[in-house]
Amino acid sequence: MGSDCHHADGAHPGLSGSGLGRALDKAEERCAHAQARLTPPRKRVLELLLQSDGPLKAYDLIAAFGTEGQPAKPPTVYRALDFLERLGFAHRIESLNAYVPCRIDGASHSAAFLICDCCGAAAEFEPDFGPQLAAAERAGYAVRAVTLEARGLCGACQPS
Amino acid sequence: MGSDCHHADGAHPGLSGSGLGRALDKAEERCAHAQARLTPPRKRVLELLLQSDGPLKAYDLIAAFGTEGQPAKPPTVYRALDFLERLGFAHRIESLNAYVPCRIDGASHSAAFLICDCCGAAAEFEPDFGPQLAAAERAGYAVRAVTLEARGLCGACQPS
DNA sequence: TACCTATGTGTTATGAGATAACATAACACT
DNA sequence: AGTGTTATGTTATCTCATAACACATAGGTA
Repeated sequence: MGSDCHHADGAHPGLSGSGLGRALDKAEERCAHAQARLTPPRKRVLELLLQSDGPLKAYDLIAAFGTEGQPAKPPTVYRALDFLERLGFAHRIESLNAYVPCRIDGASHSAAFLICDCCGAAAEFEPDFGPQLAAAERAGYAVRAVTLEARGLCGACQPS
Repeated sequence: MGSDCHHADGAHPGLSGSGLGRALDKAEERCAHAQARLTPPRKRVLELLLQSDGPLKAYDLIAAFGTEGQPAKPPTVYRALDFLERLGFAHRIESLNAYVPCRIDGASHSAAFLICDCCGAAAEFEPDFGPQLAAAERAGYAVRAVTLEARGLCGACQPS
């Protein structure tokens, strides 16, 4: 994980064991409904994201991909990430060049994050884009997806 | 400019002549107040951003930097961009890896954009981050800066 | 003035992040 | 089986960004 500081990072602990299994099963199911295939490389990348305590870089995924230490080739992972984003299973955090599994039910292409500049945690929260969507409508834009990234310090990393 | 489509891009036309001069003078003034120096490379990068009709990539700036065609070295431009962002004269659009001059008075580190996936226009709008800041507070985060990027189609690029 | 320290610049080299292009394989429908 | 579509494997390369170090300039202080 990307911990640059001494503080704890309790934002989104990684899954393991049966929690992980359940999450993957749920993804399989959602894929079936969407006529999409959760193929082995896609499932592997999703598994790595779900296991992680924090955002993962693409090259972290590439390095961790093989179960016996062999890395993946970059396109393998980037294509899996494209798929997972398309289906709403993962999000890219632009300001970090990193990826997280989606924590909010009901897959959408919009997402909002609170990112701690100290410990690197990225907490996804339920986006309420009301005012921004209203502004977009006024400007005549047809919005397809919105991402919001708030940088700052999480509770554990604040000086006080 | 990054126009990938046949549609017009009227979002933020570039400055030239006296409009450009006024904008640069205003930046000088704001720098003086902030005990910061608008040195030649910084001013040149700001000028290029202001002249452009749309977002510019770092390497576009590098290529256009010299007045007789000689490119700049990458660190020259990246350092100028850091400075301009720090002072609120420019924003980085993460989902485009590109930069725009700030269009909203009262420099802040927060910004919101409507980005057209067809013509590449990026319209900055006044951010109203009320609900998101409330959510952050509830979660115990101390927010320093927020960026929002809404992807979609601008008025001119919509099929209808 | 002469010095010192902050800050800014020039330069080389390299690291990180992402994709193009093409060949091959697996599925799914007739 | 035959055919179109979707996914994967592989090589090479492209784009984006920064580290590290030497040098220069601005502004304060004795």
